[in-house]
Amino acid sequence: MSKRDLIIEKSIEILFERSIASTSIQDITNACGISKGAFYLSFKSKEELLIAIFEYLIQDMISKYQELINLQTEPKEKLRQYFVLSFKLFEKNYPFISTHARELINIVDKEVINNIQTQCKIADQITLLLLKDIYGSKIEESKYDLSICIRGMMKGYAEFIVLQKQSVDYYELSKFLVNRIDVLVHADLTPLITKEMYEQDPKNHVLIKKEDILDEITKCKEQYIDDSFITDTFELIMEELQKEHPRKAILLGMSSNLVTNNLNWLAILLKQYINNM
Amino acid sequence: MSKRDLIIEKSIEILFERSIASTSIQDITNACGISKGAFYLSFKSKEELLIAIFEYLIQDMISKYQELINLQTEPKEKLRQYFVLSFKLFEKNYPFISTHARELINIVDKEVINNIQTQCKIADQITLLLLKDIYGSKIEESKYDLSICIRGMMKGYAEFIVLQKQSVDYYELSKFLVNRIDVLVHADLTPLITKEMYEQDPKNHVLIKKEDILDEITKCKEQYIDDSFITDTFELIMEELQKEHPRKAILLGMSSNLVTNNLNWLAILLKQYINNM
DNA sequence: TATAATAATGACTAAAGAGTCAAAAGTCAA
DNA sequence: TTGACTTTTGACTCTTTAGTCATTATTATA
Repeated sequence: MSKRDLIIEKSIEILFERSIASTSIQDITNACGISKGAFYLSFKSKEELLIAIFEYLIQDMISKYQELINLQTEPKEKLRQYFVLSFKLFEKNYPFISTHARELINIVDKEVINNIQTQCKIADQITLLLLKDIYGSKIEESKYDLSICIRGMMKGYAEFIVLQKQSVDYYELSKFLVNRIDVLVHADLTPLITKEMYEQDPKNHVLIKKEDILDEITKCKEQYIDDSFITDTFELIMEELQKEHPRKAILLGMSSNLVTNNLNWLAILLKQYINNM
Repeated sequence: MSKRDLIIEKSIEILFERSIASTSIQDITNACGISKGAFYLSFKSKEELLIAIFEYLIQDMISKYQELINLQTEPKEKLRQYFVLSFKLFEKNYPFISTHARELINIVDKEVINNIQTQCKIADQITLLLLKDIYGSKIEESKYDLSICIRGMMKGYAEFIVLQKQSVDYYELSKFLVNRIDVLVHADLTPLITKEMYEQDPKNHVLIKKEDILDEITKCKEQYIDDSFITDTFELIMEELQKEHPRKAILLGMSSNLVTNNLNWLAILLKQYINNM
């Protein structure tokens, strides 16, 4: 492990139960077994460490959700797996993020904060996607309320588990939650949160840029170097995106190519991009 | 307003968006327009201020919930009012408590923390009480799950409202939540959280002491000085509680006297005490 | 008005922590 | 083994802040 990562991980450990301001660099370097000077070889300042920690946690979260999305599983089972993963992430990352978010706001500049917030919304985006896979157009109107309630219930149980130090079987809990959602969906209540209300905040309406897709392809490419079908698909997408007026037909076709090869995450990015074209 | 209260209120304002450690006494006294010395006339230390702030917020919360409980309203409407109040309190007090709770733990000693945590559980206790009033024994088994889900959904919406700076009609939202709860109750799902799990943490099982009831009576007494029925009831409760073996019959009878006079809060304390006798 | 009592001030002390840098320790090719 | 190089160290500086206390301002009382 690099010294940088060591510092990040030890800091997360320490900051789990202390505030940023009340934790000195000395505390951190003591925990790492390194000197104060060594810290400043990896990080320019305390501020830089904080940003790095947030990026580290968010990256961890996103990559795990990506893996989940790329699994080939029946939609409801995927929702259950999503809950299980979310509970694990809540346990590991959420206390840190929620406790220190406010403090971070005072330390680092607005653009960094905005970036972090947008990335944090990824979990909600995924909730919406999974719900759509299961219930289709039936929940078109009520999906925002559902997403809020689901996230709330998840947090409710997560908090209960953490505070009571209860060991609850996450899979059982997830099955239970899926049942509750079923009940709520079939009750078909008049929704309260409309699309307009939900998307008023641009952070809830992630805008995928050309570069995001190209980056993602570059990341995946190597893995599929021997599969000419996939490399061709990648090639076609890249070509089409370079054009001034990319054709929806090509991109959508390629996106279903991706889905059949379990590159769901990339497919989602592409679909989002098409929607906003 | 006393200087002490001025300092507490200004501190809450400032600490809404800063951490405790990064806020100096000087910052606080500047905001109050007083000198540093004046601060130390009201508080022995920064630590004492923090404890005072938490006590202030919790007292505010409890007294408002008490008022609500003492209202004479149809149970479902009371649940709606409970939601409206909770949303207001979330908006006002919750961000402070959740952000600074962890930091407080490092500063003040365990006993103080424990005390604060127990008082914070009051909202959950009230949820359970109100649910019992509406649905009776039907939810005996599932009430713990319901309470967790309800709290979660409330928090979900509260967070949405705060983050999006949306102005949502709290009463409409509360009606919506009550409908959702109806749906969940009537679906009659197998519960996940059992009484044993819930009460494992003694904080979820508030033990009312003789003194709590006597204190509460002393507080109410003055208000009812002209009503001989109520003063007699008070007198009888106090007499009975002083005995080595207070008789349940008397106490339960007096508790229903209290309910008929809208002294619901005191009645609840008394019933809880009887239950644990 | 004069005096005593109380309240408020802010310069001061001592402690702690962020960030620096000259010197020490370690590495490795010749 | 040497010595040119990199990495690591921790004592040091400078800043900030909790808490004190001699002094000043205000109020109450005679």
